[in-house]
Amino acid sequence: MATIEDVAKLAGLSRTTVSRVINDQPYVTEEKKQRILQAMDELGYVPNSSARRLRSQRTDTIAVLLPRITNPFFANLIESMEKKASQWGYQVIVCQTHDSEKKELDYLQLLKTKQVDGVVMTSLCNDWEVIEPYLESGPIVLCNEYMEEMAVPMVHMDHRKAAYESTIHLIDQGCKNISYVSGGSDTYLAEERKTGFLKALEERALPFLEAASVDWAIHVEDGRKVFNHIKDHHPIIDGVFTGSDEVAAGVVYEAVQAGWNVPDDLAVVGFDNQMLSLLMFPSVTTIDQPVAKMADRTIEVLVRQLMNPRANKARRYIYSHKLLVRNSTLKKQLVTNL
Amino acid sequence: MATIEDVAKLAGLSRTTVSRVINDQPYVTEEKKQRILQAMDELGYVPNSSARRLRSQRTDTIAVLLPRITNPFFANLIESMEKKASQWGYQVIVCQTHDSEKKELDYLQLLKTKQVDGVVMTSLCNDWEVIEPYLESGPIVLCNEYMEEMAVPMVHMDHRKAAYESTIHLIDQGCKNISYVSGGSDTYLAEERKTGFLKALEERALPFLEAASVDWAIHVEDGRKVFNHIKDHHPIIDGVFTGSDEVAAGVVYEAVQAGWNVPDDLAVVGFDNQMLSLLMFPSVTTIDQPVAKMADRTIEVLVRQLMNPRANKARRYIYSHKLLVRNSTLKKQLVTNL
DNA sequence: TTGTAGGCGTTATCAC
DNA sequence: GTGATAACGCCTACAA
Repeated sequence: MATIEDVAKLAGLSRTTVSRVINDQPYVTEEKKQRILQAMDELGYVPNSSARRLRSQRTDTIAVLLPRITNPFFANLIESMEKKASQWGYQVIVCQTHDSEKKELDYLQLLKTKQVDGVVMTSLCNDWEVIEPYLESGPIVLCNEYMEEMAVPMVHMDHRKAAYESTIHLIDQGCKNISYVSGGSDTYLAEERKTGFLKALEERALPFLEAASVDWAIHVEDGRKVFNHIKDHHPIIDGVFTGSDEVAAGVVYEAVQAGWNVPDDLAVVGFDNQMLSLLMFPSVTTIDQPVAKMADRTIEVLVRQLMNPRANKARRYIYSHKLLVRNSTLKKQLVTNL
Repeated sequence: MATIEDVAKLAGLSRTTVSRVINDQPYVTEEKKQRILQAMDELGYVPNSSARRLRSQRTDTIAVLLPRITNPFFANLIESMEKKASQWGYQVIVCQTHDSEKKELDYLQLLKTKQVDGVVMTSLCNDWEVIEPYLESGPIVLCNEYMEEMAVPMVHMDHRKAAYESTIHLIDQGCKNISYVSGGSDTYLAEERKTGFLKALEERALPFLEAASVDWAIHVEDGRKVFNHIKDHHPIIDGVFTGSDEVAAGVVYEAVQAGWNVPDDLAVVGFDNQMLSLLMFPSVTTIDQPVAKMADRTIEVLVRQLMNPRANKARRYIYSHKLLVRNSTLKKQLVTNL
């Protein structure tokens, strides 16, 4: 492997001059520059990135923590973040926590060990007190996940409002017995959604049917189980709120299989506007998040903080959702599949 | 940021001894070891990974190149690879090429610049002649994508056979005019599929309807366009072969919307057995790939080569698929939605 | 405009 | 068992 020294020798110049050429710095005669470029070419020289990192104390790399990349919401987030980051000259590394507190901390270690310059967290497993100390090692930006009053930038939607709206929509469609189906994480975000859901019930003077609710549903499979649970134990349920299009799809699928009429027997709302929700039959009402915008903003905020470490650390960027009404909730009306 | 030197000073010992403790090497008295561990703890010391990398010439990192992470097939692949790699103490970095030759080469640069120890390629944009030289910088393993006779390990399915089988299945169901819908990449893999498709037609003495075929379909949206194309210009088509569940889903969706009967008017097969294909109505016949097995094997082969650079470089690992027959192809028969 | 030299934090080698 | 010391490859004052 050729080093800068080899190039310098071959070109008959010093390491310094070669380094200047590598880094596009001024004060190099065009002629010598050419000589060096040729030497680099001849030797197939490429700068060793570990050495550069060690020397410059920068990695030009950002870690993005997320639960699992197979969740299309996070896949889309990464997709956009990576695009944006590369525009700024940053690499993105994908870190799947699989909802494990330990893994989350392991990945935050990347910040300490200087393998990355900054971190984006899209979910939170550990308590904030545990995470906060890592801020000493580099900036962290929250995207999607959020909390009250923290000294880090946060980019997110108002999940309370989103949940409120879709619940109101269910009620408007005539649902009286709504089951609340969630994934069981006890994050602030989950809490927000539940708050919004409960607020809607309260406003319309409907009871919260805790027994008929579920807090362990994450995947399509779980959604199917949820439906069977409802059918067998709580057939009174006529509406389902879920925090995930996958789960909603599972519920709808199984309900249809069982001969239930969706939405007339059971109306279902999802979350995230994944392709799936549109393609299901019937198509599933859901909440559209401005994923690309949030991703872009997140990277922008992080990069800005990387460039200017004493930037305002506490700003919040709140994006608005869109309730997409589809056939899984349009009761007793003649509609075309959107 | 504390360095090894700081720890050494605080413990009243030398860097060497500290280094020994860090790396679990013998020849350190238990007592001094404890002193050092305490010092590390006190200073919040963590080894600087750039320095280690520079010194050891290893990164313990593997790059996985793929077209786009939003494609569930690749997301699943990454999911498994990461799990396996971490068991071996390797990190995985996800590199999206977006089918760009330039990006693919940019990422292969990681190998040259020593940012990663090895590379997995799951798709191929550039010609092999362009990629081959990078082998000098470190091992490359192909997963999913493959070619004839190359000096790198390859882990993949027999796509020719898979395509052959699903085409035969279409024909067995009574299809006489089958449209071949692909994504237009001219990789060996795509060629293999087409070969299998053509072989089936030939065996059953059916013509290849080139005019009614399409080579630009990748996403759900494309699938919808494909259907409309067929409806408007080639209504004679009664079967569609696609190399992607997304495209198949788009075709099925649009066909149902247009009032066609799937499968009786139009039978459709997909590829990859994504959740989508099961949940669609009607559910979509598809090819199941042993994703996790291929991913595991790929990482194993790569790691083995990393540990023993002169291992057999040319081995092939071929996995078998499974044709999952579902309702999108079961013509004129009474079946339940699987 | 170019070169010299020191150090980023670690580990391997070799003495003691 | 332990500790100097010399790299790993690069960048950057500072000198020339």
